[in-house]
Amino acid sequence: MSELTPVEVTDLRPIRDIVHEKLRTAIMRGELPSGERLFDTQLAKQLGVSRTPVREALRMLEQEALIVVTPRRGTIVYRLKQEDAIEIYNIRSVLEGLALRLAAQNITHQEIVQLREKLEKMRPLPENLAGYMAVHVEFNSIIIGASRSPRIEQLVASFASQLRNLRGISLTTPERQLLAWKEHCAIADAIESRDAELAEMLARRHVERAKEAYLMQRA
Amino acid sequence: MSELTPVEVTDLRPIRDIVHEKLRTAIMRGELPSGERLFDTQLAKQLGVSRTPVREALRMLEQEALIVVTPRRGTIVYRLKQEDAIEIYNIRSVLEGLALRLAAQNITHQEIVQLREKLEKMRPLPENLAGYMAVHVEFNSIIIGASRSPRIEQLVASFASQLRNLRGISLTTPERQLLAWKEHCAIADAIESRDAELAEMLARRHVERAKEAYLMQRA
DNA sequence: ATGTGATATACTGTTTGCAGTAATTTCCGA
DNA sequence: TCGGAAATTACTGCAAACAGTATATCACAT
Repeated sequence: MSELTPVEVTDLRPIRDIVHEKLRTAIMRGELPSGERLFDTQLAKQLGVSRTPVREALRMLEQEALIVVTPRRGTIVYRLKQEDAIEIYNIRSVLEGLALRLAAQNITHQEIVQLREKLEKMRPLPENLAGYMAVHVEFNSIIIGASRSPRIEQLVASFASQLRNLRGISLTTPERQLLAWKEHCAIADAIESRDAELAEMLARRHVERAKEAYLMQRA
Repeated sequence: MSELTPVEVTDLRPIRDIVHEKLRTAIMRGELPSGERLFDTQLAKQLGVSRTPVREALRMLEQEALIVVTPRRGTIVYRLKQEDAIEIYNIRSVLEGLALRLAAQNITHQEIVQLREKLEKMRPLPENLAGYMAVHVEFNSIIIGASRSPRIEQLVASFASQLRNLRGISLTTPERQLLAWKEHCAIADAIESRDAELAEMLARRHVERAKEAYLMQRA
């Protein structure tokens, strides 16, 4: 009787959540480009639902700063400016630093093994950008998850995704990509040796480099 | 359920925003205690509006993690656990560190003068907790504002407010209060001398101390 | 008394409709 | 042809009604 876990009442998710997710990914993929005006009535028609769940989804997106709502005027997809990108990189830098400091303390041996596997997978993909990015995402989520801090996880995911639809993501040159890989190796080493301070420092520097690479491209 | 006064339709802000703010402050003040169930129909009646704006407000609060919504089940005010508090302190630590690093770079001379004024105001309030806290909030908002980073500002405000309704906020003992004051002086000095690294370090240590003081109280 | 099933109630999720305001178009005069 | 006022359109904000499901109540059997 003691160890019965509650059932997952996923049932059918409310329409508002489905709409929220749909719009969210559409925005991040750039299918709804920056500056695009959104009409709840139009979205409702397109999605085949009524306006209410659409409006509730818009409230969520508004809270995530993915859209900007001007009362009685309308709603547009937020247009990320360079200063926004800098801000986000700054925040990611310290948050991922924190995440890695905690991860170095909390990561399990098994997770370290997984980490090494991902690293090996990434090594032979010097040119295959898409493949590299996919593994990279897995690598990151293992580490961030090892921080055992859902709030950090959520924040990092949120901010990282906001940059996703930014044109010109860092890993353009092979040199940069190799450098990034080496940085990841160093981070894995630091975590494995439980050096929290070093892991934090490396993570911060890593994001800082990504920021600079981004700024280079549009200088 | 406590006393929620009906909304005044100012015509300027949408009702949903008024409701959002009302609920938000009610939660933070503890008037809507942790674990309290919220019924949109009931809230709508109390506030004298329809369910629609209430529900939109709930979606915003949900996104802020102030409430927890279980679809088809109901809504409760999120009950902050100790691990949540630790998480929030950790995040505040690095975010305020970042804020102060930026502030040291961007603060104006005039803002430094204001900072000094606030510090002087805080000095003669060794026992007047309420007064001290009020000035303290102003002091902080000047510094955080000087980071010139709206996202950081919003995040810090959000996380700080989540801790507000936590029982036993740090400054209980006079010694702790004096220590905090000295820490603030050191921070102001660091900012004034434009030492970004030092300011960041001090800010992080400051929040770290607050965390430890909080943990002490419930040990 | 206790557990089980049926009924009733209450709340959430969604749709629909109505009011008000901003935007757009149309039409008129210069 | 252009500017501006009036009319029209279209969208947002809010309310209320409707549908379905979870919860509570109660009757009844054991």
